[in-house]
Amino acid sequence: MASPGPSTRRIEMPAEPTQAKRFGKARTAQSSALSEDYVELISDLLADGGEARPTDIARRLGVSHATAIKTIGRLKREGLAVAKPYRGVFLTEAGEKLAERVRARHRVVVDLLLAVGVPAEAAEQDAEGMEHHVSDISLAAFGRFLRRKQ
Amino acid sequence: MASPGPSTRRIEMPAEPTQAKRFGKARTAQSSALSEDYVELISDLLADGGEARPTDIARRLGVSHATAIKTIGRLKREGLAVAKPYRGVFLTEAGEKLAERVRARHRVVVDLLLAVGVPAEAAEQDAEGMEHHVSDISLAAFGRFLRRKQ
DNA sequence: TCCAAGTTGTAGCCAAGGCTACATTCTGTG
DNA sequence: CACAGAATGTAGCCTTGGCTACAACTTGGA
Repeated sequence: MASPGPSTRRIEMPAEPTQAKRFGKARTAQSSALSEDYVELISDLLADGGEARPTDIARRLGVSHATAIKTIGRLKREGLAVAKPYRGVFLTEAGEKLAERVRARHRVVVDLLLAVGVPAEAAEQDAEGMEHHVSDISLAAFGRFLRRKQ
Repeated sequence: MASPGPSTRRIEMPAEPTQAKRFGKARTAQSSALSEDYVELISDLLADGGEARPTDIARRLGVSHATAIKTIGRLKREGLAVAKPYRGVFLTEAGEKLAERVRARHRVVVDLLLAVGVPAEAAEQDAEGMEHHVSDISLAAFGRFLRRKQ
């Protein structure tokens, strides 16, 4: 099990409020992750084929079309996307800007992983989840690191 | 908005099933993240003060005690923790083993961030969210990279 | 000793993000 | 030009991870 007696080994722990804030931020990041994924995907589909249809989005995300449509509704409420029934999904100015930021961050994260020796497939896979937790500060550091390495 | 006409610029997109699998895995990783955070924290509290009380756990995570207790119940169902009413929380063999793995991974991720130039506070913050998405393959690569740099 | 205050546990609510099942609308082809 | 099949949309359900409010238990100090 685990140390039953009084504390033997000691461990460095962050102060309580510090730690709470960290976990809180991680939770927040998680809740914006979905919007970010959708917006980036929609932007890619638009750029790639000129249209983003709910069914394509659903298939790409590995999710039922009903789920995709529900989430697209949320994007509309958040002012990131627009869509008229049966007419495909498009991004607002804000949505396109977010997509651009997300895409750039994705690229940097993948590049960083590759630069430290992660194989390509794993880099793409892990970046998908990690990117949502990379702060601007870290992102900037990644950029500097990559430029330094050429 | 976004390219209204037929596709002008083209973008490299992964094959549909590949992309779906990536997003799916990212979703899966997310659902184990909570257990991992709890188990690591419980292990730290046990090592640090000899006991892990629900209220402490809740405060550390920045969450209500009711939420913490509910989640501890899940850990029990998953065979990661044991707890008798009013007697604090302990980890099973499996829980302790998971905690150890999670802690090690956390350390490596923070070290990697530091090594590429992320300032300490941001490294701790970002690692909190990122770590749950780092595959064993990437983890190994991180380790090699860190050793190479000394 | 005993009781007030803190801790722990329970109940019930909510929103998010999944799903299936069914209804509606489009559209390409015979 | 009609209609079958695909795409889209809607309804309703489930689980998870939050919350507040209240109830029950423990325990240190007066």
